[in-house]
Amino acid sequence: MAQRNTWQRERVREALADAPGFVSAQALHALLRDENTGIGLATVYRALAGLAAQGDADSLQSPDGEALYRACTSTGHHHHLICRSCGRTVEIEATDVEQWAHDTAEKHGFTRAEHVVDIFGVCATCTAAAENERAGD
Amino acid sequence: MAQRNTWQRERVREALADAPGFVSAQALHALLRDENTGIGLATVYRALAGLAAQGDADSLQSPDGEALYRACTSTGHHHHLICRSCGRTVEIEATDVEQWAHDTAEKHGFTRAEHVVDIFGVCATCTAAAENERAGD
DNA sequence: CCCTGAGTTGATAACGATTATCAGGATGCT
DNA sequence: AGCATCCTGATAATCGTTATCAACTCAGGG
Repeated sequence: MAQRNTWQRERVREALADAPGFVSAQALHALLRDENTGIGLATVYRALAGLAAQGDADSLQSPDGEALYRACTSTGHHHHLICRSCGRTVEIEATDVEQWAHDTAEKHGFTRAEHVVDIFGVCATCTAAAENERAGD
Repeated sequence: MAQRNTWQRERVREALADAPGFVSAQALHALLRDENTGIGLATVYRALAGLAAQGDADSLQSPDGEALYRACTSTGHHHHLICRSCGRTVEIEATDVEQWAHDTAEKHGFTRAEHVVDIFGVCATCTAAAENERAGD
């Protein structure tokens, strides 16, 4: 058998599902360690890599070079709208963009085109919170 | 005075302009060290950060977490079509996508939206080269 | 139920990229 | 030329990630 069932893997999967948006492996590890589980950092990385490989998780590079992961409900190809402040994530579809990306690549003679399309912003909640803070200036 | 002119900075700017596409800071440093200049790694990083801050260079995260830089001709906002094989880069405009990104963010209540839109593919030349190689299977 | 074997785990070391530190050197202005 | 300031470069430090390896645990057979 090539894959065994361990509570650690399950735990990572759950924690990932619980997270509102993208989380770093480090954050996930800290989270799990708080719960009581003496789970190891390496294990979290391994579980995450496994989930990503199976398509159960999505990964992207944060602007500061950290790898972020997220449990992905929709199996198909899709993109993300990510709150820069709280990490909340909305899955979005972008048929037009897919088409555009494909066309653009083709127009320039590129093959095997893949694209990275993600929008970072500040969600309504965080925007409101920021406004309140600014009021105190 | 806040900014001084040094041959190191100039050198980095040139090397960046010479590069056909995105290059990592490390690669750039190696390149410059070959030329004869005993330029330091830290200096390359500093120069690169400076160029990026001035908008003379663009930076993005490679899939393996390295920061890549490229001299940017067009000052405005634009995106890239990057050859996964040889690194050649084509600057592309995507007015529609800009609009779409903005609309999508707004629709979900997100503010201060920025987006990452890049297409990775294999350029015509490299595709042809790959075909030739496959012929030898 | 216990034994056995292979996949897993977790602590730590190794690694690669990037940033901070700091003494010495170069630059621009006078 | 003189000087203050900024810059450079070597190194150490930091941070995230991966590899290593002995101990452990899960799954199946006796």
